[in-house]
Amino acid sequence: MNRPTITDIARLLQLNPSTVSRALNNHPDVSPETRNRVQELAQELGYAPNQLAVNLRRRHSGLIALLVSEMNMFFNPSVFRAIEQAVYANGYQLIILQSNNTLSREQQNVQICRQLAVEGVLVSLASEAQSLEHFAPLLDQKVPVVFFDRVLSQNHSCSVTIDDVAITRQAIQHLAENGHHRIGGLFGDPNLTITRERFRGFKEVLQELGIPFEEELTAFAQDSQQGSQKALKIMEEQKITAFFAMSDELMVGAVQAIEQTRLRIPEEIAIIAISDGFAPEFYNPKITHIRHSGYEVGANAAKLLLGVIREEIKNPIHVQLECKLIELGSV
Amino acid sequence: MNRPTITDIARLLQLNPSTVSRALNNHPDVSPETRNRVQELAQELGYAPNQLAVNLRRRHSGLIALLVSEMNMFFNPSVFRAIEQAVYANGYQLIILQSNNTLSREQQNVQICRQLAVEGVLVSLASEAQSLEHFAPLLDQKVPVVFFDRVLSQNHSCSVTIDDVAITRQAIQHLAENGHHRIGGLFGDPNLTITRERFRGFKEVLQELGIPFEEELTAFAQDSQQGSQKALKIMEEQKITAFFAMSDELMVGAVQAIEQTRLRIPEEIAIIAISDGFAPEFYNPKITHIRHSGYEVGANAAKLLLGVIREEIKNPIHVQLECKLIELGSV
DNA sequence: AAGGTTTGTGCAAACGTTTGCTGTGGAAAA
DNA sequence: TTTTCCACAGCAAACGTTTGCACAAACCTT
Repeated sequence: MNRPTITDIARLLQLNPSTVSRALNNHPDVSPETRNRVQELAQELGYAPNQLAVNLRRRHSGLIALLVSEMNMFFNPSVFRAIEQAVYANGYQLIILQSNNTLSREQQNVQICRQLAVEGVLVSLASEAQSLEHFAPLLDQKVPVVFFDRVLSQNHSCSVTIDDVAITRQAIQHLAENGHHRIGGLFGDPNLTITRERFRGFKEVLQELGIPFEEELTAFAQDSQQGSQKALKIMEEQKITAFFAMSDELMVGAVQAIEQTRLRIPEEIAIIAISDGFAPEFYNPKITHIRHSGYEVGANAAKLLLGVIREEIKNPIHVQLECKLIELGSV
Repeated sequence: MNRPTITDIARLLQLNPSTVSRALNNHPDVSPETRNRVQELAQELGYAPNQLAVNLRRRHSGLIALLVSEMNMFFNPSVFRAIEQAVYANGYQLIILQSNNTLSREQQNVQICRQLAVEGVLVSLASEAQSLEHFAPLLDQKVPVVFFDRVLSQNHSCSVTIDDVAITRQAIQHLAENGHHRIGGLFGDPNLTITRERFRGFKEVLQELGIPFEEELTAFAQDSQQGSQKALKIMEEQKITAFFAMSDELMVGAVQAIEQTRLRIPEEIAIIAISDGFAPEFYNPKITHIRHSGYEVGANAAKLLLGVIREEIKNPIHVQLECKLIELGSV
C-alpha cells in the first residue's frame, strides 16, 4: 500500500481533511475525542506527514545549506559537527554544497539554494570568489546568510572569523621569544582574505620585532603536498631555524619536509602552526600551535544564522574568536 | 519583490501557466516563438523554479540521504567525497543524518527520510543497531537502501564492504613473515560486524600460523584516546613486538602510546594498520598498512544506489572490495 | 424564551507546478 | 470546396497540506 495521507485518514474516519490536520497538530479547536481517534489511526497506519506538501504550503523548506569549498580532513570536520548539531537541534535539515573552490560551482550552489527555498545559508567562500555579487539572488530575497572562516569583509551579513593578524602575531612572537629570527612562513591560497591577513600579520610582527622580512623565506601552497615541496625548497636554499604554518594542512607538509631533511624538532628546527589542535597530537613531539577551535567557529556561525532566521538579530554581527597558544614542545 | 513564479510570467505574457511551464521545459508542443519570449522573460526576471512545488507535483524530492554514525576525521571524509560527487553528478541533493551511534537517532533519521520523501538512502549503521527492523518503514515503501562499511548481513538490500577477514589475515601474515609472534591487537566497537569480523580474522590467522591467541594482548576501544590507554596497558603488562590496529583512529592511539614508551618504530616495536592511507603519511616512518579505499567504498555504494533508483539493478548486489598491502617502514 | 457565546466541524482556497484533455485556426489532402 | 490533420494554446485537475471563514449545535446569559 502507498503512504497514507491526511485525506486517507479523513475518509476512514468520515472526517474532513482539515479536521484531521488540526487534530494531528493538536489544534485546540478539535475535541479531545476526535483528536484521539485521529491520532490513534494515524499511529496505526504509520502516518508521517508529507513534508513536501507541508513545505510548499508553509512556503519554507526546513533546509539550511552549508556552502563550503570542500570537505577535507582538517578544519572542516569539527566545524561541520558544530553546525550539524545546532541545525538539527532546531529542527532544520542540513544540505551541503561544495564549490571545489571554483566560482562557477559556488554560483550554481547559490541557485540551488534558491530553488530549494533554503531558509538560511552558511558560507565559507571558494578561493576564486573575489566579491559577493553572486550571493545577490539570496540576499535580494532576504535569505539569511552567515559567512565564516573564509570571508570577504562586508557589512551586510553576519560573519564569524578569527583575528588572523592577532594569532599570527602570537605565533611569531612565541618563536622570537625562543630565539628564532629566521622564520620560514607557509601560507595557503593567496586569493583568500584569511591568507592575506595572516601574511600581513606575519610581515607586520616581523617589522615590530625588528626582524627583516625576506620574501624568499615564505611560500604559498594549495595543499599539503605542495606545501611540503616548497618547505623543502626553503630549507635547502635558505638558512632558517623555525617554520610558521598557517594551517593544519601546511603543518603536515612542513613536518614531512623536515623529516626528509632529518633535522630534529625542536633541537634543530622549530615549528609552530595555526590549528584546531587535532593533527598536532599526531606527532612526537606534539606540535606547538595557536589553537583556533573549529567547533567554536561552527557553533557561532550556526547560532548567528538561527538568530537571523528568527529575526532576533537585525543588524549584522561580526564575531572574532580568540585563540590560545598551546605549547607542546615543537619550539 | 518576491520571487517570480510561472504564473507571474504567464500574466505578463498573456499566456497560460501551462504554456509557460512547457516553454521552460522545452516541450515540443510550444512554438519556437513563444518559447523564446518565455525564456527571455524568465531569464530577465531571474526566474528559478520552485523546487518545492515541482517535487510535490512529481512526487519525489531529488534528495538522497546519507545515514552515518558520525562525521569524523578518518574513514568518512573520503567516503563522503565519493558519495557527494556521484550524487551531484546525477542531479540529486545530499542530506546527511548522523546517529551518534545510537539506535534511537537512527530510527528518527529513518522517519525523516520518509517525511522528506527521500529517493534513496546510504547507510553506515550505528553501533547500537543489532537488526534492520527499523528500516522497515523505508523498505516497505520500496525506497532504495544501500548499506556500506558498517553493515549487518542480509539479503534484501545491496551492500558494499571490504573482506574484513581477508585483510586482517594479510596484515597478520605480514607481521608473522617479519618474525613477529607476539602481536597486540586493537579493535573498535565490539558491537559492530566490522569489528567482530576483523577480530575473528585475527584469531583465525593466528591459529593457522600456529601462534597461540592470547586474550590479554587484545583490546577494544571506542576512540583514539581510549585506544592509546589500552595500548599502553598492553605494552606495560605484556611483552609484545608488534601492534595491529584495525582502523586509523586506533592506529593514532597506538602510535601515541608507543611514543610514550619511547620505543622506536620499527626497531623495537612494529605497527600495522588497516587504513585508507591518509593518516599513515603523517608519521615517520610512515605506517605500513592494508589500504582500503574509502573513496572506492563510497563510489561503489553511490553507484549501486543510483542503479537501484533507476531500476537497473533488480536484485541485491553485495560488493566486497579488495585491499592492498602498502609497506612503508613501520614493520 | 429569546438572544448571545462557545465549541467543534466542514468548505474551499491556496502554495507553484505539471499534464491529460479539449479546442481553435489554418494548412494540407481529398 | 469539403474533409482531415497538425500545431499550438488554454482549461482544469492534481500533488498533500494548512487555514480563514462559515456554520451548526450546544451551551450559557439575562
